[in-house]
Amino acid sequence: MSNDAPTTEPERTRAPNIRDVARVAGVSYQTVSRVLNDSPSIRPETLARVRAAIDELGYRPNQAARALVTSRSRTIGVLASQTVHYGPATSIQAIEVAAREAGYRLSITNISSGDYASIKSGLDYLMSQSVEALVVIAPQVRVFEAIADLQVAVPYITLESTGQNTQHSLWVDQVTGARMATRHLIDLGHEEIMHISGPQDWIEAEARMQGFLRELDDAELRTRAPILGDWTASFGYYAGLELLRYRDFTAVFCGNDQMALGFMHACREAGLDVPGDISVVGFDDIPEAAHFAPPLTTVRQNFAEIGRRSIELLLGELQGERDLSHEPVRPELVVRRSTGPRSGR
Amino acid sequence: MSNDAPTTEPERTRAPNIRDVARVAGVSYQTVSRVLNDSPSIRPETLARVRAAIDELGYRPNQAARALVTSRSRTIGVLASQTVHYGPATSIQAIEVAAREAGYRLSITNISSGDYASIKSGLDYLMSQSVEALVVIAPQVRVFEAIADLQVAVPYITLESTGQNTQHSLWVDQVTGARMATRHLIDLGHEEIMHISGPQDWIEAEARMQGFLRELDDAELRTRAPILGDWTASFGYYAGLELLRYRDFTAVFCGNDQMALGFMHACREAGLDVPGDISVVGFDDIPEAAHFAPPLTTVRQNFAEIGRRSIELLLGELQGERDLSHEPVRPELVVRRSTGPRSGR
DNA sequence: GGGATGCATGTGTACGTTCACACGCACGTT
DNA sequence: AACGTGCGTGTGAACGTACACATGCATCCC
Repeated sequence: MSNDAPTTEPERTRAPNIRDVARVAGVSYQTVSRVLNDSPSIRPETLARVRAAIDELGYRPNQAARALVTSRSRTIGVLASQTVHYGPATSIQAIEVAAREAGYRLSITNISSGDYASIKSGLDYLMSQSVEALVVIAPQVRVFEAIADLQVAVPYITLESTGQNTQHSLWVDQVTGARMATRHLIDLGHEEIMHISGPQDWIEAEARMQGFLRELDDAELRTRAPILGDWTASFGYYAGLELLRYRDFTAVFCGNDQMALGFMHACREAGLDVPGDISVVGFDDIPEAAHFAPPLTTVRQNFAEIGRRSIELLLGELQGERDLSHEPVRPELVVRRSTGPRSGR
Repeated sequence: MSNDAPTTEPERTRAPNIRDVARVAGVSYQTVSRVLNDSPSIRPETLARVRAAIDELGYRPNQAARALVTSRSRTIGVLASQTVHYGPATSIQAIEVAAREAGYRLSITNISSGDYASIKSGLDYLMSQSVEALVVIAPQVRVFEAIADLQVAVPYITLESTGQNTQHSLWVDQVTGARMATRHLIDLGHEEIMHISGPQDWIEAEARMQGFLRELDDAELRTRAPILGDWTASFGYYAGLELLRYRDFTAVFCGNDQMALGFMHACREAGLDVPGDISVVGFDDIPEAAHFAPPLTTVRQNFAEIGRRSIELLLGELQGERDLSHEPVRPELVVRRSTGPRSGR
């Protein structure tokens, strides 16, 4: 190929620089920097010239360089454990939108299992990206341990959990939600109520169980050991098949909607009517719950709300606000057709 | 406050440096750099000393500095439109894991609506982070336009779509899946089959519709205009209520499982039996589908697989492989109880 | 009218890392 | 003995930006 321009090579294709922009606009690079950072004292005419140069060159600020010099990554880390689930997914989406609006980007990492090593390595991975803040949507109990161990120095907040650590937690009040669900069943006359819970190492599963037990206790009803499930519809189904062999209860409070779905499936197979023979309550109010057979009575959580608020809180803390008071979001009981008065037997 | 140490301040808490490590280990900073980058020619003894210094100081490489000098962000961008849905969420999770294993991190951005401006701004946001590659899980038709307009210069791939652009697409073969579902209904003797489709601007909705229509055509059965839905269970429900007023069909192929759920809900309310009166097929095989009432016949897609493969392909392209041949992933028909032979009327 | 003040802009430096190159040394070969 | 070769290590740049400071000029006030 002809290559007969040995003097001023037209430069290899390199992304345009702040200095390139300055040259085109006929100003110093610092002035360009000021434009980029919305400095107040810029002559309108200069501003226009710089803007034009930026457009002409298709210039984009180099985030890495910016991060290096400011030592601010503008990244918020998210440690999640089950991003496929409706709740976490909804929260994360809200977080992403809120973060982006505030000029932050997200770095999400999934932990496959809830064991300590896994949590720690996920956290470690995020810290290595020097995130400025941390949202944890992995409601395993060991998370707090790991955060302490790794000496996480950035503001952090855990979602969908509950517990002692109110300073760093934001959650829908699971205990109250569980009590509302249980109360609803009691009000309908049920006295023998089962609970199919989530996995024991999930803080929220634990909280729902606590709410359930306390409400039963307050009503002076017999409490029985909850079944420990894994959140899946399949588990609800198989647990149901097993439980219905005895059928020494008239109502079930399930730890989430999926397990309730599986349980109702088992009821159908056993020839039992919901709510005629057995009342079922779920938790979460996933969009599908209204169309289950029958439509499911459940406890609605505003996942998007806590997502948004977590970012709000973290950004506040990054700006030095010390007052991080916040109240748990109240859940809401949604009564549909899967619950009814206790049948006379 | 007392501030009486004007000489050598013990330094503000600053993250340890590659030079700090070098000083502690008694080597040059370049040697430390070599250790970090697994350079082969390092004396084992030196290696050990450096490693020890790294641990002692709790040193972490500064990604921003690294990105700046190498001009590699080690980030893969994900443009997603519905991260709450089961399919995208599953793919993204697989992508995240695969990317992390390869030393890449993810930057995910959600586009709320499918309009062109929204897609473009999402893409723009990702490009401003100088991602090295791009995965698009926003199966709107306009995505290709936007990619061309923005002159995206990095390898990219779109998921869950189909179409002409095989070089940059990876998908479960939606057309074949839809044909399988339709064929199944035809084999059961159904001749009047409805289709409730996804939104028209989703490539995959379009593909499923095409598969449906082609299969009917091949069987020389009457085709009718599909209903354009929005993927939600609620839509399926209301569409069902409407359609069942006429009931001039004996089977329905729904664009996804959620709409199928809603449709079956409508059937129950109308006093119709599934599959006795009407057969229903879904698409996706979400984990809940097996526990619907009745358990749903549907087309399974391996979302995780395409997620993994997308990263594989992109990494290959980043390493200069030009042979990006890949075949669509085959879907799988899962026959459950929501379909049955056409009832004699 | 001279100093203080404000605005608009420019100059040096630092952030933490990797790359290209140079160096000293112990080999083996001629 | 002189030479190239490989290994292990060190030195000087450069990446693109923001911050601290300096500069020139107009304005203001007493």
